Amino acid sequence: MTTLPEIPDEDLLRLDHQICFSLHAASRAFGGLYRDALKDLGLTYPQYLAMMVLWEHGTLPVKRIGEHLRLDSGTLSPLLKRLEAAGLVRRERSPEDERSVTVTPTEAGLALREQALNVPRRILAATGLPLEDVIALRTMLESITANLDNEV
Amino acid sequence: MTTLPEIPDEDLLRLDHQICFSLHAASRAFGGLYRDALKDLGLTYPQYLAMMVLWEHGTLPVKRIGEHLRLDSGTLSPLLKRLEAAGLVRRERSPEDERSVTVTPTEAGLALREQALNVPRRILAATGLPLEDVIALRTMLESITANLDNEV
DNA sequence: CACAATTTAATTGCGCACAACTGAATCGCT
DNA sequence: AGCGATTCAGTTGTGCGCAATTAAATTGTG
Repeated sequence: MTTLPEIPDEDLLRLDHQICFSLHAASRAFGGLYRDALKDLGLTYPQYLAMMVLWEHGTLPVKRIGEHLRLDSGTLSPLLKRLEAAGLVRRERSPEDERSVTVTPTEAGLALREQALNVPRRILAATGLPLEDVIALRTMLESITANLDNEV
Repeated sequence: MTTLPEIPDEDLLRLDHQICFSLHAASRAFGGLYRDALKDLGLTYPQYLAMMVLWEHGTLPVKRIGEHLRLDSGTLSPLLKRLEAAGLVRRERSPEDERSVTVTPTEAGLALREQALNVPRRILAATGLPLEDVIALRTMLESITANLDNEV
């Protein structure tokens, strides 16, 4: 609130362009870096994020994975099918609630975590920023995301 | 360089997850906000970015637009076709270099800029961050993107 | 208990991002 | 001038993200 109302629309339009584009571009630049780093693991970046959640929490219903990743079943269903086809997870309907599908990492899925351990150091190094800056960035981004989600 | 090599792989994996996911999520959260704000203009967020470039620079070849947006023809060709179909731009092969296609905003495309002027203030307000923080964020993101692009 | 409302995954359709490739025009080198 | 290398836009194929819809199971309410 009170975002300096004296700035002209023209300048704000340009600033908006710069900020939102920079976020868009940074996100895609990271994606490209991950694409390379994850090629050996046979994972895409979103698949890697999903495996991360499963490595941390073990078996989870699709719904919970979606909450962690801020994704709905429209995105997750095909993604998890691909992970299943790759032999990294098992998907099975929950016995106590037949609506729910639980996802569990397989042996191969768990083993993949070992190969993933050396990925982050490469990525963080490539940012060219000191660790504390990167952590500050994360904090700011999380704050923005929380605000934007509540805004709707 | 010198990114505190004493941090264990395990923690780094978790940190990596948090940082890169937060970037991914923030980018998508912005996208969602723009989707709403741009619905009246009939533009998607990437289309809005392309129009921004054209509003600022006037006529440009596809190549130059791609440099500004960090996008290749595989993404831009269909996107610009849609803008053309919407009557917002004209696309014509350059007479002096038949390989190149120049893109020019039409009257309707230029007029759309007026409607876009009030979009950024809404977006920036929704971030819930003071302007100087948002500008600092932009600077950090640009620095990261530049580093990541050079890394490859 | 019956039945409407809600929850959960999955599917469909559209647009974007990117890799790999094609085809045409231009450039550069000899 | 000739011709291989490069540049540029476009196309194809794959995967992601999201809105809208569908189908089935569960919950809540009268």
